[in-house]
Amino acid sequence: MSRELAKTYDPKGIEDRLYQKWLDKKYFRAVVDKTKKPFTIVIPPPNITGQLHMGHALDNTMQDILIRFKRMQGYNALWQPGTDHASIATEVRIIEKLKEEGIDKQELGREGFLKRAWDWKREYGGRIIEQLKKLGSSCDWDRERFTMDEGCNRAVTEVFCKMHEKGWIYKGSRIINWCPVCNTSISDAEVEYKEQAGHFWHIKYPLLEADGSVSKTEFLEFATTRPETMLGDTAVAVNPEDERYRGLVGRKVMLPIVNRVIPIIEDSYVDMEFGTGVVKITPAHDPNDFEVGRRHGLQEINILNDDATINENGGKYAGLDRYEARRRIVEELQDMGLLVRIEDHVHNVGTHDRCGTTIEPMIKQQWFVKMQELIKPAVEAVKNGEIRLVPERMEKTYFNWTDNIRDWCISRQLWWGHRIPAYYCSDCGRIIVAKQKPDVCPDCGCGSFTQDPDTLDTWFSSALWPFSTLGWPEQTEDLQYFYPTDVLVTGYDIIFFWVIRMIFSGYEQMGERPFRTVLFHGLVRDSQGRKMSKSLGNGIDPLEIISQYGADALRLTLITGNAPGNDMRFYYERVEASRNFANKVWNAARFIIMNMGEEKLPAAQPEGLEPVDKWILSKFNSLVREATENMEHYELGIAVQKVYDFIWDEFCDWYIEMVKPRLYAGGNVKSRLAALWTLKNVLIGALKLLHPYMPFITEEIFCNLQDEEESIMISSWPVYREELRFAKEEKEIETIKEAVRGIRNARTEMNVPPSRKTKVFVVSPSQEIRGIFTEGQLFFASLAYASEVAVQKDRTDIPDDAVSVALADASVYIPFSDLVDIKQEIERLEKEKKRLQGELARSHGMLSNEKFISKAPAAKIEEEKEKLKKYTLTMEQVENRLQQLKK
RNA sequence: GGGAUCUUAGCUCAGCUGGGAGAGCAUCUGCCUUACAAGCAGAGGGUCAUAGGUUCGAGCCCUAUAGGUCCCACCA
Repeated sequence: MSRELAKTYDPKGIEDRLYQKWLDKKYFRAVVDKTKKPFTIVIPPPNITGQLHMGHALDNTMQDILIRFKRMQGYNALWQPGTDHASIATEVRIIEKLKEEGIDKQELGREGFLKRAWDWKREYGGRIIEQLKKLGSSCDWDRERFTMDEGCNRAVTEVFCKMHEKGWIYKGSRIINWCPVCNTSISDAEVEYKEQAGHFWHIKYPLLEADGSVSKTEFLEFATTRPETMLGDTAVAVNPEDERYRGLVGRKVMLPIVNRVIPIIEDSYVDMEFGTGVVKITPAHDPNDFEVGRRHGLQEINILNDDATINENGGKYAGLDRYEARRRIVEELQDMGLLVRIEDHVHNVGTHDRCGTTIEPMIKQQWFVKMQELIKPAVEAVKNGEIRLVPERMEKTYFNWTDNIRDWCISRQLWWGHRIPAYYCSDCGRIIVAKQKPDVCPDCGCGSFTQDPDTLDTWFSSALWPFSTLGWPEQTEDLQYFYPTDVLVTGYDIIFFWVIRMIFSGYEQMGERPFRTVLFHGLVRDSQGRKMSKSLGNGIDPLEIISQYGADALRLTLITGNAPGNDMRFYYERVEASRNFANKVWNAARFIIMNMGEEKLPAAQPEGLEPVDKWILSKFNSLVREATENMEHYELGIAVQKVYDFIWDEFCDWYIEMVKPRLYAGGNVKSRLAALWTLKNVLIGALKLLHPYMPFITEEIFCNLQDEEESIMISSWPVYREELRFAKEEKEIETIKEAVRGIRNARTEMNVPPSRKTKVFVVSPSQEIRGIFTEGQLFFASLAYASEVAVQKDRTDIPDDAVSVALADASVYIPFSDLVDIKQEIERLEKEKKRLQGELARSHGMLSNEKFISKAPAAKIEEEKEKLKKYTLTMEQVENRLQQLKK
């Protein structure tokens, strides 16, 4: 085996080639195999309108990490991919495009429009899938689904009919949120409240006298932020406890402009403390007023058309836009002397989260899902831990929503989506909900039906995603094997839209949770912490990053230093750091491959491993345990940080350096082989731990480093092995490292140039310590600029003007007769002494504290005693040396 | 109004069940040492927001305060 690797790692070309290989080899494919345990993730389906953004990149990187990890652990890992029709988002985009072509949606008609929509889906639906592949996503693409494909359609119809039969889906006339621009109802979750500067218009309505005439002196004053809604007022309300208005209840007021006589009613909804304690009641255009109206049997007068212009109920204002009407009504009231004053007022206005339009509450016939009962198992599941939210704090957000849940308005006045399976008899108007258009009306025997024109909220179908993608409503083998899924990875921003709805749907339809764990991530923000958005133009395109730095670098950047549920900032310096790490790994491999040459290394652990080999094996062994544990707890950032540190610090900076002399010509063949074997095997192991995070580079190296296995992604995940724990060797090498660091440190402080090699003396009364240094003396030449090393029992032959390094039970001396300033050396040692004094004081304090001794765990006390011993010994060395120098 | 969360090195952030403060970047010094200058060796830099409390011991737990971010509600 002889290969040449480029000096720097260049992901270009490599990534696409490897991805193609994985596809060709069908590594992503997951089919039912009862001999293996399944591990399933369903992708949060991206919109077909979408382009890959950083949020997708993060979301899918996390999923890919988990899937690759589990696959390597031997699970039958299925990552179920697909896309979402995204009803309103897509429809809006298509309308825009049509507009550019000068085509009106209505003119085109439903059928023509849907044809265009499917064209759109064919054209763009695959785009984001291709982009996900660039990221390295190991989805089982043979299973790709779409929320409006045949199977999902069937699932939607099935659920709708079942729930309707159960009475949990109903049609009703209720107040809903209406978007006058998109011309559709929307759910509560889609309303976004935004602060807006507005006004409080203080207005008064005249009371009626007993004889029915309009009083010239008596008025009821109140304030409103939407004066135009007065056109639909059907009452004025006060609090029943309010002394001020005691006498007025039962009397009437004259609604100006429209000249309607309306009653004064009492309702505890009115807050006496707020304003004048009087509220105008517009049941048709305010959710609270709606409730009041229903309680008191008030008339509901709709004053708005669907486009938010005033309708015929607004009399002379009919046809005007809501804001124009507002302006003119205020004017007219002022002319009538009924406008008391105008006050500036900042308030929250409900807007449509898609288009930003101010929504109008309106009473309309819509379809709703009754939530009361449906939500119960979903609440229970999180409460009793059957479904775990990571991080745990998301539970509060979750319960906040479930505790205040209202019925879900699921009908939309849109065309792109699942059409509601409700049919109206043309003769008698009877509603029949059925999977197919009925033949005959059971009431009137008529055979003519029209289907409800509305479609369903896009989240209705995504709520079924975890099981609809596995074949439901058929009881497929896939469904039985892969359901419930294991982890759902998503952003906390769609917990209400999607997560909760999947959970209650899973329990209702499957009788089982849809997933065991929900792993949340945060938002990817720009370098200044702002949300990435089109309008700000601060979005960073992940594909650009991939082409510039590679998918591995992007993935690592998104995962490092990030905890579940936390937002993160994205900037180029971080990507560069990741890219640098990739290059570091690349070069470590290059080094090993260069040194292996044509040699065939033994597969099994060879004889003659040296302490340093055992040290790195032992370190790696611990890493395996820790990193695996972190990953199992979804601490991906911590896990990869540990792998990163191991590879860069321990493996590259220490192990490779320590082993170099053994690799060069003229050495001991057996020792060289042991080193090479260890280098190769530890690197391969580390690559495996790294593979979920950086799939491409690890695969490329893996295939260059060995011939036995064809891919790292189907190789086995390393496991901790007790026989690879070498405590003694670990201690030995750590001692050497400490000495080397001490020497380097002292040299730098004394300004000794690297070119100057010196003799190094190690003095220790302990035979064991002397043994360690004797065995490790070669390291000092390559790592600590030593020309020769003398290990001895006492200070014989050591010149006075030597720099010294104090260790626990040894001192290291580096003589530099002409360079060392004794005064400077004393200062250096005094500094060290001070540091040790601090440590000793702390340690002494703890150990002489009776309460610590009696209450702290024994292991902790033992640990502290060890430290004290070490500090005491080191201090002795420092003090001895100081005494010598001061003589 | 209710709730969540954050405040740790110049910047961006880790810090898992409480047990001697970490990383990356930036800064400074010295090195082109035959894997890597996208590198190597070192250095400086933190009253862990503030004030109390619990504890043998607090960055971590509790209370309050200040400031930031976010979610929910929407008093018209």
